[in-house]
Amino acid sequence: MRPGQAALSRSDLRSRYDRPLDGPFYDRTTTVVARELLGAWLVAPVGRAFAAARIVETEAYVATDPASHAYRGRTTRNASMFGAPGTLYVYRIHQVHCANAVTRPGEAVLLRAAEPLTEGMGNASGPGRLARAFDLTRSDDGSSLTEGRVRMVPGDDRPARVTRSPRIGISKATERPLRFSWTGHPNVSRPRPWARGASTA
DNA sequence: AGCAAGATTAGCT
DNA sequence: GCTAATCTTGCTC
Repeated sequence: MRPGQAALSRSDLRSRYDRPLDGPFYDRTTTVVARELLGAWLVAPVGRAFAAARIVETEAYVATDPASHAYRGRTTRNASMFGAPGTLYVYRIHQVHCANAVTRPGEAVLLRAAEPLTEGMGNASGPGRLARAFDLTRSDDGSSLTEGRVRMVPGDDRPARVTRSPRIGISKATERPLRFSWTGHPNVSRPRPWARGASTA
C-alpha cells in the first residue's frame, strides 16, 4: 500500500488485525526483529474503523546495553521489558510517550517512525509522534501486540535497502549502530541517516 | 522526602 | 542549532 493506491477497506484491515505477527516472530535476536519490523503495519481500532501505519524506523535496545532502560535490572517502570516476546513496553519521557516491542527478556525494539496508511492519522515520524498517533500511553504498557488493542501485522512490502546507523537521543553507547531505517523513506525521522556516515545494507 | 536525569518535541534565533 | 516545557521514575539522604 503506497500513497496513491486505493484506500484500505475496513474489512481488509480487520482481516489483517485478526492475523497479527505471533510470539515466535519476536522471540529472536533483537537486532533481527528491529530490521524485520521495517515494513510491518501497526493497526488499531478507532471508533468503527481502523488506523494503520507502516513501520519505517526502529532502534534495538539489547542486554549489556548502557542505553537500555533494562540495563540495571527490573524496576516498576521497565517491568514489561521482561514480559513475553511481543509485549508492548510504553514509557513516558518529558511530555510524550514512546512505544517498544519486547523481544527477549530485557530487550526491546523502539518504534521510531511510521508512514500513516489511513485517513485522519497524525504525523508518526518520531517515537513520540508515533505513540500519539495510536494514542499509546502508560495504560497500554504491558499489553500484547498479538492480541491487545494495538497490534503489529505483516506488511505488503519490504524496504529495498535498510540503513543502519547510531541511535538517536541517547547519551550512552552512542556509537553502536542499532538504528534501522527504510532507506530513502520520507517518513523516517530526522536526522535522516542515509546521507552520510551510515551503512546501507 | 528531595532531586537529578531523561530512548522528545515544538518553537524561536 | 538551542532551549524550554513538564513530570515520572529511581536513587540517595
